[in-house]
Amino acid sequence: MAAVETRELRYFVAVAEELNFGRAAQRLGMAQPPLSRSIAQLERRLGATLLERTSRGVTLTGPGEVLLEEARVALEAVAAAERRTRRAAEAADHKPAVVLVSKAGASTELIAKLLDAYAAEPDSVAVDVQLCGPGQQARLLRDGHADVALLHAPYDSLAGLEYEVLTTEGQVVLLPAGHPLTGRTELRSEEVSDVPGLPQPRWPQADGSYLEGPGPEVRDHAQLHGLIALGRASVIAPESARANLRSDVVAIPVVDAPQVTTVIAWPPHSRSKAVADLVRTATRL
Amino acid sequence: MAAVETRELRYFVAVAEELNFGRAAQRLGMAQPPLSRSIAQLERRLGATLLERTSRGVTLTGPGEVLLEEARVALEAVAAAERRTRRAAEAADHKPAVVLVSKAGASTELIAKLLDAYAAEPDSVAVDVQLCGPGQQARLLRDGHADVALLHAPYDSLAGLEYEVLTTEGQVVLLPAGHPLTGRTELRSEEVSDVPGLPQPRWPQADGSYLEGPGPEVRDHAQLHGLIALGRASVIAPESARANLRSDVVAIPVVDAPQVTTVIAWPPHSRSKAVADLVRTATRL
DNA sequence: AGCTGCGATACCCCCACGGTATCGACGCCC
DNA sequence: GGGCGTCGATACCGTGGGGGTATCGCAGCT
Repeated sequence: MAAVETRELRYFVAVAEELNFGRAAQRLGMAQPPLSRSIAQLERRLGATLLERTSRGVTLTGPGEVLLEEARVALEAVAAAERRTRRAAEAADHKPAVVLVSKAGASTELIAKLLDAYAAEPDSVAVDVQLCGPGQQARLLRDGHADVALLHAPYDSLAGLEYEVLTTEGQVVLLPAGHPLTGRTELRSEEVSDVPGLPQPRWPQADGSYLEGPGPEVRDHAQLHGLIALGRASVIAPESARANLRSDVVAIPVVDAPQVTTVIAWPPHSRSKAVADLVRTATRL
Repeated sequence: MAAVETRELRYFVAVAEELNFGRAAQRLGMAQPPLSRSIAQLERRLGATLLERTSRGVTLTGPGEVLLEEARVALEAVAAAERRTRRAAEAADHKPAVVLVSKAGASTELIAKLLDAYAAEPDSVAVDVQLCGPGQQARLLRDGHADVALLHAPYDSLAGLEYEVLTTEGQVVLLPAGHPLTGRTELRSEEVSDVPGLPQPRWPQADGSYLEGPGPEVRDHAQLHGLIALGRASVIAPESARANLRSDVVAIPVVDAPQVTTVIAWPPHSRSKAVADLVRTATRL
């Protein structure tokens, strides 16, 4: 009787996000009437009104909001199943490999040490390292693109992941050399957020677009450090960012910024020996 | 391009579990040929051989095992989406309620205190308490039957759940009064597992069936304590089980048994205020 | 009133899903 | 070794439902 299909969930998510049947249909590459019918059928099947229709558009009901949230995670789980199976099939042909993902520019030293140590383990496999924008790692893990990730709490959400803590460190603010604040030995976060002319930069979203905001748009760390050196931006980063600093950028500790915890995380139910070995190696560093 | 449907996943899981197309088709209430075709189509779509067909039956390939694991969690996520939406719809009509699940017979005192304390909170909602067999709580949480659970690590798996630790305690073994070992003030676990004639009982699985084994089959704690008093079984339990003991059953500490940690757990992405309040109340007890 | 944008309804078509019949391959047993 | 049973694959067919187009009903706005 139940039998909710992923197609219906995809349709519902599209409508719930667009709040407009026409645009949702367009996004789905189909006409509007069958979409209306599909949603109506889903509502009948669930015995719940998901959307409030007006002639001006659509709003979500309470159950609708619940389903939007739940459908997203369900669809990610299905996508993960698909991708992991595909990857397992490729691994059967060539060499098996595990995909490790980390925020671009963070913990490069840690990654290098980890890869070296892991490669020395008995029956270690190839490790594909993928670097991505901030906040993307968890999604890549959940949707099956990656097997294991380095995350930074509290910035990255650990919801629904298994993890082991690796390191904890304070934070520093990166400023252009010669800036008035660089004389200080420490700063408080409210002093840093108000610095005129030094906004925090904006990183691209998953789709490559940028949110609106005052800061400059950046794509990589060279660009970011360049902008900081030029006095066009500042950024708060973990202490370990000091390792690879240019001479025209200085780091000042921010004493009241939250501690950053670096963790190695993997999706629950992951039974892969390679991931387990990698995690064990990481915790022993 | 992608578009894996839950129907296909259900079909695959059925075949992978039965390792026989005919029986799987029967279980699914359909004929065998369309099932064969569906699986073949899924394999084409994923670009992976999932099953090795022989004329004697079927075995799983590597990618097939991956998909079996992943498909189960994906299907549970879909089922959870469905159930939580249904429950949200009912909640809209009547009173909203949160479902708390715990192992039958465990932590009754804790539950009572928790319910009292939570009921005294501002805008608390009704709490449905469900008791289930050991090891079932996590599944009920993951598939949307429940919103929050009391679990006992390391017996229950916390994979994919968020949780807060409530208490930690040692374990005792429950023996019939008068048994030779009851003279001891403490025991080691190997002494307990070998006791002749006192096997550990077997609890029903999710489907109500029992695994094969030496111990007696039990359905509830009255039955269990009766069997212990009669000298037909023994069981290792957390210390708190001492609270409600009959006079003909005695508890002896097992010094090397793992510590049992009682946690309150909930599914990730749970946005409900009621669950958050309940968890906060529990951690303050 | 007329126009515009929205979702629902009416109607149609076609494919994909499911059913029946049958085949081909393999193991078993007398 | 030949007959038989088991199991999955193939061939063929019918139908239902998912998707299309055309149109309606309704509400704001000018």
